[in-house]
Amino acid sequence: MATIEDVARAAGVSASTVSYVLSGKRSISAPTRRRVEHAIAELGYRPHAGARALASSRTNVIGLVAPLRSGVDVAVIMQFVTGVVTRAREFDHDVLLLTQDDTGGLERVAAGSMVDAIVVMDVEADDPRIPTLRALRQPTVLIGLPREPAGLSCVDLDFEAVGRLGATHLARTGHTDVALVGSPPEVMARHTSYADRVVRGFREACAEHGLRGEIEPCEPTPAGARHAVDAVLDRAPGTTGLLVHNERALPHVLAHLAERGRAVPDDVSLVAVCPTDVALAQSQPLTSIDIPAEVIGGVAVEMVLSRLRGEQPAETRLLAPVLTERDSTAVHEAHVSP
DNA sequence: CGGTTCGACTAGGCGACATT
DNA sequence: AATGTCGCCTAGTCGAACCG
Repeated sequence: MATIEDVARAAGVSASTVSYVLSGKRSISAPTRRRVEHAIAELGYRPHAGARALASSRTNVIGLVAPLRSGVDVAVIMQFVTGVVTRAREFDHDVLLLTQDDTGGLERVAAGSMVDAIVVMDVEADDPRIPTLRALRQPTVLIGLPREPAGLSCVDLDFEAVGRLGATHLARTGHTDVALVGSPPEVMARHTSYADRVVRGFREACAEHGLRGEIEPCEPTPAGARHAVDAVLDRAPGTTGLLVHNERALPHVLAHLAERGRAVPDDVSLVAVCPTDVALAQSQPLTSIDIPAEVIGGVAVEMVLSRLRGEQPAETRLLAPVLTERDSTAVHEAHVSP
């Protein structure tokens, strides 16, 4: 294996010059740079990551804690992961993936200086990992919003605004009886931050617009969707507007509405909260509030690296939701007077 | 061990001013 | 007017300290 000394010797310069060619941190004359680059190519030189970490106290690795467990949608998780990895590569960093179930993994990786910074996904309102994260010497960014975010950097879609936007859109289009078909019961019970916030925003907007607003958790299965839709329609048969925040249940909700003879959008308007590609992949293109997972993952990396450079104090960034109208919503005209 | 970083050194360019 | 030289600045490079 060629070392930086071998490259320096071949190029007729010192090791530090090779280092500066590689990092670009100081200017190097064009002829010298060419000789060094030629030697690097000739020898097939790759810097030794361990030695580099030793000298610079930087690993150029970001730790990512991802929730690969029941009740979460792996496809959506992967969109976040893609956003994180892609953006990290743009900043010349690699990503070390940790799963949520790997208790102690966070401390092991952080205390062992295996990573420069950490991104944590799927944060709960009172996440038990938060004291640990606060104590780490590496900067941390949470994807999600804990109840007490002071001192921590957080980024997320503004899910409270999502709940509000969904209900408000239905109110504005004439619906008075609406329902939120939400996350799976276990996600709700865990007080996963985003699920709570959607519910809160939805309730607020219903109160503000005088809507009757049912809230029903939903298992992401055909039976779960059937059960949730039935529960809503049993309690509130006049429901004409649905906000569905559960993308695996989406196709089953649509199917069961059809089974019950409720046409979308003529009888029931449906607003989905999901990534755009999911909204477009259903039996009809759905009006949706996008979950820009890749964007959020990318923003998390930017935030954590800027904190690493000491540029940014801890901050919370909530991305404003955007609703796109498609074929699953219509103006409700039940109360039009003759 | 194999890197990175910082301070120091050198060469060369440039303007101001003095000398021929 | 042409030439010399002084001081200062910058770009490019190196050596040594340092990392656990």
